[in-house]
Amino acid sequence: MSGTPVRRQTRQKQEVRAALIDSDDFVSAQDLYAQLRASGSRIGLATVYRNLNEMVHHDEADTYHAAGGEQRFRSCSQGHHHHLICTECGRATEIQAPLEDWVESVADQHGFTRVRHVVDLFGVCRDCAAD
Amino acid sequence: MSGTPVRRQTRQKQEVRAALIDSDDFVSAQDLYAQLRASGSRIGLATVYRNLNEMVHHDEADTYHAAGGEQRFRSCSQGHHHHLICTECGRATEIQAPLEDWVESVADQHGFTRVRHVVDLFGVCRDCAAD
DNA sequence: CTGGATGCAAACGCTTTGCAAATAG
DNA sequence: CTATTTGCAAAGCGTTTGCATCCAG
Repeated sequence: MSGTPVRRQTRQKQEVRAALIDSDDFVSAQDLYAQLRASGSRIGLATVYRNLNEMVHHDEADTYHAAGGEQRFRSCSQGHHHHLICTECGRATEIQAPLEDWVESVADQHGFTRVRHVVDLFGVCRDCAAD
Repeated sequence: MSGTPVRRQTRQKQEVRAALIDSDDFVSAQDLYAQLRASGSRIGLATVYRNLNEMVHHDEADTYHAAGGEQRFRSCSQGHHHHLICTECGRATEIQAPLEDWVESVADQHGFTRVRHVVDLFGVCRDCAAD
């Protein structure tokens, strides 16, 4: 019985990792795929998905599920921030969320480790509320 | 030019609303549909989706996108709480999030109204961390 | 060499849409 | 009456999977 399978280093794996790190914020797998193909890569869409999910599982990437049923990914090394999103026009404002301490205490309390958080606020912005 | 179309009251609409209120927590449209059919309703799946989305748009229901690409709904009148979810086994623990005040202040600060928040923590629970 | 990784296309699951029939007001 | 709502089936979309081929170690 062998333990975890060996993780091989491939050209595609490096491409996905590099492209994700290059992105300043969350990106969809489809976007990443389009971007890679546009820059000449012959990578396949399934491979992008497989590598992104692998990175998530190994804590090398964050992910969350957005509206439209699509999943977005971000390299873990990127700075952490949150969004205030208008449900009418879709505009997103970056906000500060002083939640790190709270998150840690909740995690502790419940015996959880390696905790990530997804915090998003949805509302109606001033402009759209004018209707 | 007529303004917003009249909202007609139908049997199906009432069924969806009632079923949603009956649910103590978030439910998927599929679950709600299955539940309604099981209890004898002849409602269609598309109708369930249409009514749920209508309720969301009219602030009568909350929604968020879960893993697996499915959307979950909850009647707005239900109590608000959050989850701490294990990414390994999927178990979810209900948690208290004292964020109402912070949410309100951020909303104010950016001129947003009718703000809802989605806060979920993901981590690895004690049992799964044992590996 | 050998088993993990890839690319393609087909399969999947959830959600939305087109359209004729039903119906609330 | 007439415009909205419904039910069904088909289409849409993002994601996953089966499988033969490829290639890192």
